[in-house]
Amino acid sequence: MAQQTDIETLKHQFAEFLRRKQYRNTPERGKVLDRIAEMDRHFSADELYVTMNAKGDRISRATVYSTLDLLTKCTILMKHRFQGESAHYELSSRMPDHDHLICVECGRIVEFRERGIDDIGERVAQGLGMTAVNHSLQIFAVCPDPVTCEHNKGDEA
Amino acid sequence: MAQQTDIETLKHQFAEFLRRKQYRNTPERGKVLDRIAEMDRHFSADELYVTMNAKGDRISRATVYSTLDLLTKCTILMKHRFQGESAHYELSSRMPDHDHLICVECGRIVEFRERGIDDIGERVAQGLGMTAVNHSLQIFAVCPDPVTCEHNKGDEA
DNA sequence: GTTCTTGCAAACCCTTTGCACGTCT
DNA sequence: AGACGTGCAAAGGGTTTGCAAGAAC
Repeated sequence: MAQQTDIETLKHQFAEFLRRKQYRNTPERGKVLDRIAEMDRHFSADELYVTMNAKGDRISRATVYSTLDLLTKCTILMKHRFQGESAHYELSSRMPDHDHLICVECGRIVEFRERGIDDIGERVAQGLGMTAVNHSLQIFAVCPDPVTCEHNKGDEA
Repeated sequence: MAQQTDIETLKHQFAEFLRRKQYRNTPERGKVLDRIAEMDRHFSADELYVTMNAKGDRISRATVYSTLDLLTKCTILMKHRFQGESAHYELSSRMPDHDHLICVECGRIVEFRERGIDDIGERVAQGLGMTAVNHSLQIFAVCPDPVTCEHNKGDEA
């Protein structure tokens, strides 16, 4: 729906990657991508595993982890590591080039989009003779007043 | 040596934080900060634990973890979560506002400094009625030619 | 004296791995 | 047929926790 890239394009991209790398195109791998496309938000490997089994897919954690890894390698997925949490994934095409602001008080995560960050990445990479693939920017911030931050953990600096 | 902020200033800042928060100023907490100041590089909690015990400090992992947490809360330390690795820490004052470029082929991490990233953070935070504390930007990049990347894991997309 | 901190070991969570069975090519 | 992928459960590594003893206030 709010999808920039439709599922067919993604499936084709994934199939092409698998073929090129001589990985096998199994129904499990296809199903994982289908379910991810239905989610349209951040998710952890375990959330996906639970969701899939709840929807009737019979799939193991091992396969979920391994497929997420493949999808990340071919840049269909973006993998995030927020502080203290397990790895979270999302479709790169869902909201291209967005980043995250994290409240250090309550842990709330706000997505935002800001031009120019990718340009910085490309400039830096080129300076090292490399090519930028993508980036992850996390801005840590606080509410001006603890009261404003309703989920305050009582740990503010 | 290449220190922007000397150890006495940091110790004072930490003591002040502890007092204000009504945490106790213990010799273990002071020692952790001392040893970190001596390292002047990224380190993991376990590396610090091993280093300290090797140098004759008797300290437990639990105390190391808990002190790192306090030092991160008062922004003396910056905590990084690189892909697939355990948390790494470094003094915020060691190299202010620097970021990291990570080779997705070999995992090599290059530190760089680029003006303007903090400004972006402040602008975004202010737009949300918040105050930026710091940020973490990771740029993922590849070598143009696999051969260039000597530590290539053989997994390139 | 009370409350917080430490140290130790066990528990915990997320992720990876070994192996037997199944399946893609 | 052969190599690779899957599922299961167990192992693994990093981090947190419960509890008794000790230290800061």
